[in-house]
Amino acid sequence: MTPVARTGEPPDAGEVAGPALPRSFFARDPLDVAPDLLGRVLVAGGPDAGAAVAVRLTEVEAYRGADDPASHAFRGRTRRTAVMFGPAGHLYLYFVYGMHWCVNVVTGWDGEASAVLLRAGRVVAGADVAAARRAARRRTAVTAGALARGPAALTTVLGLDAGADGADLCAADSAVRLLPGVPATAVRSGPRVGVSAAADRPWRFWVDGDPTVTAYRAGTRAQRRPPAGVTRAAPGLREPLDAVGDGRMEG
DNA sequence: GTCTCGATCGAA
DNA sequence: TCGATCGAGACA
Repeated sequence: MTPVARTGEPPDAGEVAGPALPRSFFARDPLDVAPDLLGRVLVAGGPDAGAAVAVRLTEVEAYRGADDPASHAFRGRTRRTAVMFGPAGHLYLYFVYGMHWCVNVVTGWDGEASAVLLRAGRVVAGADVAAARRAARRRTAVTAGALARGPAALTTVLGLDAGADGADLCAADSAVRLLPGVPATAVRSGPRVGVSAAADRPWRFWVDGDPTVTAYRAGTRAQRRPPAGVTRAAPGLREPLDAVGDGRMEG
């Protein structure tokens, strides 16, 4: 375990301990699991797998399977999405934009293919390792509180990538565990970030007022598909967005 | 096979 | 505001 000195954040030692949450925690509707994940602590690494980094979750998004057009599982089982169709409590990692990894926890029952995307958190242990991992990907320094802000940043800080796809959070010897932490009490919800399908469903959940929560951004495509004969919408012709204030929408 | 686009991030 | 960068998935 790496000390967290000089980061300005308390170590929260009491929360980075205890038994991992059981599979029954994950084997529920993702809309129930998602808000219940806030305040929980995800730990990756440890004595047998290198330096541990722990993150208290502050922002997540629920994705259902067959009835959620925004879900990777919407079009059925593929090699990439196979993990989502399996038992709850496993990690689903996916690669986006040619450079980023994002991490989900599989929820629900076998074959249902629902999951919760882990979007942001606060590093509560292993901050120096976390900072080094972020620094390897950017030129400017990032503040301690923003180390795990954003799904790709969160995944980077925890050292997760393709090798963690399918990992079982509930296995006794797993290098990645989800600890009870202290469940959040002030939870809000709003539309998911960056999705172009089913963009109106308020399936993003976050800890009210937490500075690590990411700003809201609508999906990049204004229309699901351009009209016939038009290959792409002109940049200036997108539908105007509603004002979103500080980026954290009302629930 | 070929093409399009993406559950993002960071620099300009 | 825009470019990076490449795999998945759709389509021919």
